[in-house]
Amino acid sequence: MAQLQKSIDKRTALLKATLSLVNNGGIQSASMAKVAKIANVSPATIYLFFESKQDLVNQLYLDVKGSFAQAAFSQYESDDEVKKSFEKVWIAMAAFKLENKEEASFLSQCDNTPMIDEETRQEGLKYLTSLFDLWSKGIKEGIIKDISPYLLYAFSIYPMAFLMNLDNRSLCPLGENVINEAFQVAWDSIRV
Amino acid sequence: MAQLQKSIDKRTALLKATLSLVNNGGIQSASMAKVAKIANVSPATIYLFFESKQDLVNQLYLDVKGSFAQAAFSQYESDDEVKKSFEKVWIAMAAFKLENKEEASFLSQCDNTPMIDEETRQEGLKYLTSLFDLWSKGIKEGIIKDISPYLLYAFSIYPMAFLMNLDNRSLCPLGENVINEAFQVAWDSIRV
Amino acid sequence: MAQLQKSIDKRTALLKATLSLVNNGGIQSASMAKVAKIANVSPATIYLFFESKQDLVNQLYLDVKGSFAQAAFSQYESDDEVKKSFEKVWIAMAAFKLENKEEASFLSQCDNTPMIDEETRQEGLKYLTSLFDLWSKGIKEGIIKDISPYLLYAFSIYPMAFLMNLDNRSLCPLGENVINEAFQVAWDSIRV
Amino acid sequence: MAQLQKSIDKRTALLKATLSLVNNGGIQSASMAKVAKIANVSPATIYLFFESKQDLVNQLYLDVKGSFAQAAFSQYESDDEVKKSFEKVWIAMAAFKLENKEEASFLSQCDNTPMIDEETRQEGLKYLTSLFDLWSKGIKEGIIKDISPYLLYAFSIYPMAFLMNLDNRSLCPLGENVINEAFQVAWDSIRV
DNA sequence: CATGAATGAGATTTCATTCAT
DNA sequence: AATGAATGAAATCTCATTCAT
Repeated sequence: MAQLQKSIDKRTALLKATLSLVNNGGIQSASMAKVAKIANVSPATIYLFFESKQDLVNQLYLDVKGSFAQAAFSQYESDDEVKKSFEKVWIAMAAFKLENKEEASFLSQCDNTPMIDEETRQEGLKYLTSLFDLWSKGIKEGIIKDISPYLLYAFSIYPMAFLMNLDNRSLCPLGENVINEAFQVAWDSIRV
Repeated sequence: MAQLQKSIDKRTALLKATLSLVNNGGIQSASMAKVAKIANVSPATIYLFFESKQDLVNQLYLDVKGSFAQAAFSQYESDDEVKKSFEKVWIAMAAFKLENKEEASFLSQCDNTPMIDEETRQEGLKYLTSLFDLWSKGIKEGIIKDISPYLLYAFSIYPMAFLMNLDNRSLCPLGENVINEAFQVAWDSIRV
Repeated sequence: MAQLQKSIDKRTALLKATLSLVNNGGIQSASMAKVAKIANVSPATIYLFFESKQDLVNQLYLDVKGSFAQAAFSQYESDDEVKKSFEKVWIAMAAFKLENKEEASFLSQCDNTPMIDEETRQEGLKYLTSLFDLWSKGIKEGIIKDISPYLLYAFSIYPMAFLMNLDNRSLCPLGENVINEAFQVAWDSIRV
Repeated sequence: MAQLQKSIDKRTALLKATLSLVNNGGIQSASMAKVAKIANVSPATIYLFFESKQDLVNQLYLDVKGSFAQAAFSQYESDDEVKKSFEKVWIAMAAFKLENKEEASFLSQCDNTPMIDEETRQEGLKYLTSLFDLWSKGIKEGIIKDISPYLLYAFSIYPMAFLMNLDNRSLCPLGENVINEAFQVAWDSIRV
């Protein structure tokens, strides 16, 4: 048990170290040696948990995407009406991103990079099933535009990455009011 | 004269080689040796045109961003009404991205990566001045939401990167009708 | 334990390889690749022991200077009278240089080159403290000229480098009698 | 004529550029490109005057050594008595080194380096013929120790390099009194 | 005579990964 | 299970030299 816990801790430390390094200088600056040093293990130890650097990054992606999804849908109740549900999810996503800037920044960086395997990326998409279902329902009810969910995603969710980026670069700090404005824009874009 | 042309050609070939390599495997896989080989020059020759790898990538970014901006605003006429103008620009941007997939994909990849110098990134922003002016005008006329231009950008322009990505991965091919739908969504998001 | 010994052996082999290469063609001809090959390790292995080529050369300098100093002062006894002491040290120095030609030649080469960090050079000077003390004593006793120790060094010790050089180039082989003559000259230069 | 002069000027500029670069960072930092830039010519032009980098350095050595010798013996009159002559030469040498620090420093650096061809080094020795003759005469007169001129050189002339070095590194600034002290030491070392 | 452009070879250094212990 | 040592391969960049003009 204690042994298992130590193992988990090490894995976590390695993921965390990778996250921080990738955020600060891109994947190229996250060398296995640096990751190992920050996580306080030997480079060789990494390979007990991950098959390769690619695997390490992939697993990190899934890990972070999982946390993100969990946060996003934690308040979600299927009884709520569509707009309310969407708002809950959207706001929860924004909150997660503001509270976990490293994770958020990492996910943004993954979006358009060959950093992550296509396969793993697909895997990550599954976390959004609930959202897609919600949109389906909204479309049936005539509340949401009857267009590809990818479009809905592109215009209502994806922009958050850009906002986070601005916030990080201090170009447009995200206070509560900006968040609310942004939600309004998101909703206007997809509602009928 | 012929000499100058040869120089320009070589520079262009180098930029093109870099573009293609970065697109296919990220900045890390675009080694100077590979770039040189594809451009049919010696590695040393690269340094006649670019100070360093970082400089090469920065210049490529500005180059591509410049082409993009030029295409975006080529039809732009300040006499048009705001919505018409915005539509022209938006459609021109989409067209550019569809016709120059490599360039588009590269710009997306640059968005959230430490690949590009902050300074160079700022430089790249200048190309969008006209768009920001247009929004200003729209806000004054009460046609466009009175919010930060960054938000307007995030929800009406930035999503294109995601769409391009989908198209590239064959997840949502962009035909004319999808483009039109997407424009409608973009406009709904920022209009009052 | 065996591991530690192997480490030490490798470091030594690297230093030795560097010594030999620098002697034969100057610092520029002692490439890391050549050093590695001669020491029978991979180039990457060098960096387990030395931070950089500069560090490698600096450490070699200190190493050799240390050996030299140890040899020089091994017979030194503070009870001896000044001239006797000086003679012991001088002769020991000459003997070291004759028995360790590579080391001697390397030290000469370091003398007036930007090869070695100023800081490291200062560090190397410390090895001569005993000699400076001896001169101090001699000056107080009125036996040695009351001038800067740097001058004393320049005229009584530094010339050995030139002699070594001659010997190496077979221009003036150093037999015992020449050594004795030379010592006489050295002593005449600094004695009152 | 004007053409010839321009040629000579270029050669001089190249030598000067090399001198300065070698002094500041050793031979390795004097790249042909840098030399060319400082001398305001194209890299290719260097090869109109010098066969190779080695040749450039060799010629510089002979050039500087020549200037040094000329200065050293400019006051020399064969009628003077030996000590007077030696003093004149020694002081003239010191003066040259103080007034032409770059040249002096360069010569020091050449002393124990494989920087200069053995052949060229031999060539440089010829400049000292007069001095060797003077010593011959002194030995015959019983004024100077009857030992190899190499030894005489090592202890009375060679130390100047060390002094210059100290001066450059501000460890022992050479004023007139230090120079006079030093001459006394030099003379004591070789006189009977 | 003079050059700017071009380069192959090679410099230093880093990296992902392995393996004996 | 865990590691520190070791490395081959490759990365970025520099250099002495050449050659068409």
